Amino acid sequence: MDNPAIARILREIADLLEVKSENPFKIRAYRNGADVVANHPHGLSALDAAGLREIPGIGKDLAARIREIADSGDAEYHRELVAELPPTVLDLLHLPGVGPKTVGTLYRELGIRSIEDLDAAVTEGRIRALRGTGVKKEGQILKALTERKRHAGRHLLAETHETATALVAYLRERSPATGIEPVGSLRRGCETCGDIDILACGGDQTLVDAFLDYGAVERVLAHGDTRSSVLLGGGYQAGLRLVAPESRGAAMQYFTGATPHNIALGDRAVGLGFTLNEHGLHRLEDHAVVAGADEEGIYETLGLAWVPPELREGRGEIEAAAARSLPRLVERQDLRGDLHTHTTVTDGKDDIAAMAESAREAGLEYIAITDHSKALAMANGLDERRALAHAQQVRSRDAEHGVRLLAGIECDIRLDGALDLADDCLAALDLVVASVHSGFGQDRQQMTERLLRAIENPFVDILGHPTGRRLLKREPYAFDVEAVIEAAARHHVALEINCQVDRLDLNDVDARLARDRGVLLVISTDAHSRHAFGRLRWGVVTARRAWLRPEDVLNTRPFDEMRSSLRRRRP
DNA sequence: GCCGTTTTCGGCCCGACTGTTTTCAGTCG
Repeated sequence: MDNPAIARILREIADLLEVKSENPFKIRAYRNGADVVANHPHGLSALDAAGLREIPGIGKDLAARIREIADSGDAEYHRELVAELPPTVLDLLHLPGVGPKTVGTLYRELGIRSIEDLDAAVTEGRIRALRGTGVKKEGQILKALTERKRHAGRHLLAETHETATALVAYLRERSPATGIEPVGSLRRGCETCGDIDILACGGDQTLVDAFLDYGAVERVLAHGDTRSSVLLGGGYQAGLRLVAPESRGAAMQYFTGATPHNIALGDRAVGLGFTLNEHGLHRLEDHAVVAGADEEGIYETLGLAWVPPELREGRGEIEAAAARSLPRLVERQDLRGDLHTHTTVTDGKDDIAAMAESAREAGLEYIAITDHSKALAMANGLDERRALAHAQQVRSRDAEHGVRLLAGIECDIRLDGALDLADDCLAALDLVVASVHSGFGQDRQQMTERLLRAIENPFVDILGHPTGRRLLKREPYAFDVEAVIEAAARHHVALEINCQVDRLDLNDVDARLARDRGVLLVISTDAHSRHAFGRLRWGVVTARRAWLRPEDVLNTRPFDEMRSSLRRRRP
């Protein structure tokens, strides 16, 4: 058993205990234990109970459970809980507005064990009859169920990548001579992905057999000579397609481009006397193959520069490729810093030193420590006094770990758009990220005015996760995106592309619009632990999909240049 | 359930909002 698998069971124990309304601190202990296990750098199944107990957050009981899971694949305690409460009820927890108490009530009172049960109960009007729920709650649940159906079968980019990478590594090991590449939405870096599409160039039936034989396969959906697809654990659908080597580029192109891109490319081919399909680019008059072995050849023959996969959405990239004016897209290596991170002083898992050290290892030159402000009480948010004391701590460690530090804050934007900390406190800090963490239900006008007021505050440097969305979970709050972008441009406030894998907020479309209107973007991790710097890559992918160049992104700049552009608004 | 101890028990992450109440329970961040 690897760490993530052990962590999953611990987390499920925590969720089940929560539905049972057990001691909240016990629940937290399991949840924390799961985090510790998931983030531990070494495989924990190699440790004995005594070794496990030396890890902070793991005590006598958790050490025993981890040992048991590592040895047998499960824990008796977990099995007992599952016998009491079907684990499918935990799916209900993911619905916004439905928490552990509601799940417990739904199960006990109405015997609801799954999303499907809940759907039926809502339709039959049985929910509103429950004590403590009424018409509004019913409407909320109905909306959540509808949203969920819309998201069915989709997965976060980062998680899809992880699943696909494991599968591709397995296939490459089985068939080292075959070119095996993921294509489709994953290659384009879409924020969520449906299927995992994999091309195998030069592979044969033994590779297909290996694919069908892959450990995570739950069901074979189709099995043909050149194309097979399976359902993987976790609800992923994966397809493998065998391609002749001479068609590799054509297939890569065909199965990567979004439909509008492929249509535009096909039209262009016809206009130039060719036809384009997954096998190659052919001359119309005699069907001779003119390109197909590599993507560059296809684009070049069509008079186009090679188009980076992230841009193949049919959003003007063909025209730009024809005019040789595709942007030099930002890359991970261009990033010199991270302007949104947390520490143990609020709800982070690691202290200033550990964060700085990890940032250096990730190749960063600077980071801003931006812990929460007091409105986020649950995160132990900082009031003015603590914020200033923390800033002093941060500054005292500046450059100590080979990384420059900025003493910042992630300051809550209150319901009326006022900032959570006094101006003189904000003025004493190096960097202010302003974010919404409450009152998501405000109407469009209220929320727009709220954000505009925050942007007008002269101490605000960056608007954090500007739309508040959680991918596959929560829609963005209602507000006038264009008005906020215009205001950000006017007041020189940068907009964040938050790298949390379920945020990627701003998204590609809005970030591109912002750049076009003269707004600077920032790619930040919003790290709550030292392990989070790796997810910068997902922010970079989003930025690339937004056509951003290095100069459009604030944190590609050297430290001094970045700093001087921050402070220009201050009175 | 973990931790720390002044060691075997008490503290641990709180406050606002929403919807359902009509004095509060549940959810969220």
